[in-house]
Amino acid sequence: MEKREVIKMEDKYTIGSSSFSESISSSYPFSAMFDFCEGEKSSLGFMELLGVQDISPSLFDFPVQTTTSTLVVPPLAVPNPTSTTTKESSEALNQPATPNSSSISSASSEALNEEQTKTVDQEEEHDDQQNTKKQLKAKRTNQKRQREPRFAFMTKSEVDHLEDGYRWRKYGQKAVKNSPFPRSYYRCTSASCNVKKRVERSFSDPSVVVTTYEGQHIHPSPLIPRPTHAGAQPGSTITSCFSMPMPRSNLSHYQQQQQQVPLNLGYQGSSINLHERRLCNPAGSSLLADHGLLQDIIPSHMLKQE
DNA sequence: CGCTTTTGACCGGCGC
DNA sequence: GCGCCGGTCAAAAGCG
Repeated sequence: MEKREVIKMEDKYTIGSSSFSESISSSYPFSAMFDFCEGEKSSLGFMELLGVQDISPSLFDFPVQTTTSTLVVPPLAVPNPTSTTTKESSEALNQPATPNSSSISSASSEALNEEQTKTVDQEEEHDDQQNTKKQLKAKRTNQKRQREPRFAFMTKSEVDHLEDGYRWRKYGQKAVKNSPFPRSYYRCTSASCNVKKRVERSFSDPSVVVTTYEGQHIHPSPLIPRPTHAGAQPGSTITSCFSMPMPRSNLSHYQQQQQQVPLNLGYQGSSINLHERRLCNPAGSSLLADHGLLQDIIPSHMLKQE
């Protein structure tokens, strides 16, 4: 029997004067999960945390530190005032006026390669292409690429891309040096949301998936409606803020991906799988919807704040 | 048809 | 300056 393990969290970034670990917790439930389980792992006994040394240093180019964030956090859909929105808007301004401009240009450049004689129109198009490239270059050089706050966690899983409640679009894949496993790059599909994530398998332990998030979502999860009860207000409880939304329609697929691993939840005294727990959870639908994976790992009484 | 994935090209940063 | 590497772009292909 394999456990679904969230093995490690790391985050050590600072946004302005506030600790990044505090702000990132609102978007990434695993942060809270780690906080909880680090202190409670001995008593819970269902989560195994690996030490920092178990992660190849080459995997991360940012400091590694166990989060010490508090669990009072802002609501999910709060734009990060320091970076995300400003960066997005500035990039949007530099985008070509029409989405087709680049493809038109490239098509014309191919034509230029084939034909020795250039028409005036073609030259203009070629100039457009060069201008576009210049703009792109200027965009990249002017604003020295500002790194979004990032954190990573490791999950023991059969599948690389773990369902986390958000929709992602893959925009790249690269071979990782000294690793047989490629690294995939994903971007949040939501408009104006600049969150990215990298997914790669640990070459030291192929069963471990390393997911690195960059940035913060500025919108709620699109895959599951989030109840707007009072708990979703700023400074609210863990119950409302930390969730790993799991669409019920995807649950069976997800369970397949996760080998339908039963979770041994000591507080319930028996091993039951995710689906059964959701169906049998007496706490009601709002709790079901709100906790997602988190509720599968953290006992409900721990999720409630006095 | 719209969205996602694939994949080669390209770019910037960095070390030598 | 050069080469390597990580990250991103974007056209083409794939898919429902």
